[in-house]
Amino acid sequence: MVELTVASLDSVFHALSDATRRAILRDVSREAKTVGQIAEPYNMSLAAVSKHLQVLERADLIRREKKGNFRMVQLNADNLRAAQEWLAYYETFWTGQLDALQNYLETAETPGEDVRNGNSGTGTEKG
Amino acid sequence: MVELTVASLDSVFHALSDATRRAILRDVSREAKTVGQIAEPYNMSLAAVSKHLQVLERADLIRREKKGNFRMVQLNADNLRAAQEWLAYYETFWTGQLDALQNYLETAETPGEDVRNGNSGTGTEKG
DNA sequence: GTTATATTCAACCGCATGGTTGAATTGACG
DNA sequence: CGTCAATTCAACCATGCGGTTGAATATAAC
Repeated sequence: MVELTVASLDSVFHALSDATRRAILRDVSREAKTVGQIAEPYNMSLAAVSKHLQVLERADLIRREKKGNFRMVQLNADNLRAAQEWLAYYETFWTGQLDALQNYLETAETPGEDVRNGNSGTGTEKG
Repeated sequence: MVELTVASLDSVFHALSDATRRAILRDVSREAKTVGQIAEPYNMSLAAVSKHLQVLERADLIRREKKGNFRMVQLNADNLRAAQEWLAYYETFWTGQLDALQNYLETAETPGEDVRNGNSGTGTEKG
């Protein structure tokens, strides 16, 4: 278990909600790259790409390491794992198509976040 | 393979980026519910919950069915599956921690979207 | 037919997003 | 040191988000 807080799941899924950022993740998963190398395929400003990287970094999906004049960007897949684990709960619904209530009873131990009654958004952010 | 377009992956991940919406998905996965039943645990207006449902519906993660005076909301997990498949690509990076380049060579057949050079956002939306 | 209930619509608000451009920072190098 | 290159910062803009409230719609119930 990766133990991701509500707020960081927010940031991870938000980071993934943009096609450019998903493509960047694919990119840096193949090999670590500089910001310039990452930006090259897209026709947007370097500053825009830099902002995308900030979003990815906020979600802790990439790490940036200063390497001389460059910044090497590399993937950090741990939070992706957390996202996938969140999604894994729903596997039963697309595989077996079991009755939802019965399925609930079977998997009732699944932790699952609780954001009811105003707890939303103010969850303790991961350190 | 679920064959989700770039734009709909956007909408799916966006829908998941809010804790309230994730909780709603969990909720309706256990059993189909009315909008009122869904809204009850949260201290926000019914209209706000209705908007959340619209976001989920835009991502095709729920289906709404008129049932008399109510609308029954039920889960549609197919697009969640697509999201999970997108994430599955990264499993190798959190399990083996292989060298990224080597991993790339091994998995080079993975389709992967391409949003470079202005193709972003204008992808053919799923019908 | 009128009224009550469930849900959505419309307008609005404050704030975040994704993009731009131009200036600032930081480090390599002649 | 001066300059160039890589990257970020700051200000700005248009748009979208998540929430509100109040009106509108649709169906049920009396």
